[in-house]
Amino acid sequence: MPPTGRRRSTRDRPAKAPLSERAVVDAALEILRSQGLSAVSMRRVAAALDTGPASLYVYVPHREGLLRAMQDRVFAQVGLETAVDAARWRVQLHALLDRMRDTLAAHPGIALTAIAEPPTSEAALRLLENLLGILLAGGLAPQDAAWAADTLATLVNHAAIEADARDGGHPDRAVGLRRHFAAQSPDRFPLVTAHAAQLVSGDPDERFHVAVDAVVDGMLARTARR
Amino acid sequence: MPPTGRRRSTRDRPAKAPLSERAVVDAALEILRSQGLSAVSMRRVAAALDTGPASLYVYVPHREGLLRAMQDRVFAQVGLETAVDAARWRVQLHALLDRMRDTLAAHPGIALTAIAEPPTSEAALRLLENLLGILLAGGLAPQDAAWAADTLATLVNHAAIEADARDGGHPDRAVGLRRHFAAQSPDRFPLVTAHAAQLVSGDPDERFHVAVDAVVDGMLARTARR
DNA sequence: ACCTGAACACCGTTCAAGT
DNA sequence: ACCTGAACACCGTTCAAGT
Repeated sequence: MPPTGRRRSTRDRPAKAPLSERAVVDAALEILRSQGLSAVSMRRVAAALDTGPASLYVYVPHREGLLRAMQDRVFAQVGLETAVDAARWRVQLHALLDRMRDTLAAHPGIALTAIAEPPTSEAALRLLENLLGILLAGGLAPQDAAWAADTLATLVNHAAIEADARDGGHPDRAVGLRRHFAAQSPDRFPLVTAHAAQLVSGDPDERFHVAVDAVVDGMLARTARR
Repeated sequence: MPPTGRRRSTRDRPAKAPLSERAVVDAALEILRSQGLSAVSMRRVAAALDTGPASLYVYVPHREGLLRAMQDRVFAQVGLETAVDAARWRVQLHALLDRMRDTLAAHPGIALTAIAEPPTSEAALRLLENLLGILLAGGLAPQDAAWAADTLATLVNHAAIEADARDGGHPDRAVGLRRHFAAQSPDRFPLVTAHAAQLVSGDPDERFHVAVDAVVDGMLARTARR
C-alpha cells in the first residue's frame, strides 16, 4: 500500500493502523502460527507491521517480553469449566487439561517458553483457579490439590511439546523410536529391547490421559492416608 | 603461547592440542558451566579453543549437534543403581531420579534441550534400562512401567529446570510467588488466594519427591486393577 | 587434503537525529 | 515529544582461497 498522496493531519485517518501492543502481539502470533517460534524475531515482526525493529520497543520491552505477552494471549484462549461439579470432576479435569494441551500445541514453541518461565498472568491464574476447584471437588486435600495442580501443569506442557514435534516433521516418530529401542543389543539393554513395544505404545492422547490419572490417583491415595 | 620458533613436521608435537569432538564438547561444557547456555555460541567455543568458528564444523555438524553431544555427555555422568533390589526399589528409584535431576541442574539449559528433543543416546538408554528395571522390580506391569518411566523423565527434566531458575537469580522465588497469589482479589480468585501458602509450600526436593511417589502410586494402582 | 579467513545473511537493542 | 534510521555488537553457516 503506497503512502496517501495528499498530506493530512496525523490524527486524521493514519495511512496504516497505528501500532499497539495488541497489534505487535497479533503480528507475532501470526508469524508463530505460519513459520514457527524461531521466525518470531523483532525484525520480522516489525517488517510484518511495515516498520523498523526499533519501533517495537515502544510497546514491548524486549523479545522475551513479547514472548511472554504471546504466552499470556494463548493461555487466555483456553476455555474454562464454568460449572465445577463434584459428580463429574474427573471428566471435567480431563476436558480442561486436554483443552490446555491442544491450545498450547496449536502454538508451537509457546509451551517451551511456559516451561522456562511459568506464566503468572491473569489468564494463568484463571486456569489455576479452575484447576484447583476441580481437584478440590474431587476430594483432594488442599495441599495435595496444590501440588497436583503443579504436576499436572508440567504434564500439559510436556504433552503439548510432544504434539508440536509430531506435527512438525516426524508424524511416525513412535515407529522410528521403537525400531531404535528394538535394535539395541539385548545383552546390554535387555529390558529396553524386551519392552520396546510398550515404551512407544499408545497414542499421545492415551499416554497423556494415563499420566494424568496416575498423578490424580496417587495424590488421592496420599490424601486418603491422612 | 606463541607458535614454535622452529618449523617441524605437523605430526610432531603440534603447538596446540589438536581439535576433536571431545575437546569441542569439553570447551562448550566449560562455557555452559561458567556462563550459561546462551553463552554457548559456535564463535565463543571456537575462541576458547583458539580458532575460528568454521573449524568447529569438522567435529560437529551444527550448533544443535553440539548441544546434543553436550547433553549426551551430561547424561553419561549420572551414576546408575547397579544392584536393583526389589526390597529397596523405591529408595533406589528416588536415588536415581535425584541424581538425574541434580546432574541436569548442574548444567543449566541442558534439561530444556532434553525436553525439546529427548535424547536417544547410549547414555540415555542406560538410564532408561536402569529406570525400567527398578519400576519392574517394584511390581509395575511392563506397560505401566514403560509409561511411568516416560512420565518420571518428564518430572526430572522439569525439576532440573526449576532448580536452574532457583540458582540463577531468584533464590526465594517461592516468597514472591506466594505474595503474588495472595495479593489477588479473593472475589475473583478465591481458591488461589485461600491456598496461596499451599501452592508454594515445600522445598523443591519435597515437591519432587511427592510428585514422583504420586506417579508411582497411581501407576501401581493401575497395575493392581488388572 | 585439510583447514580457515572472510563473507553472507541474519540477530536484539540502543540512541542520535530527525519530524 | 515521539518515532525510527542507522549503527553496534553480536549470531550460525558456507566456501573460496590458501597451506
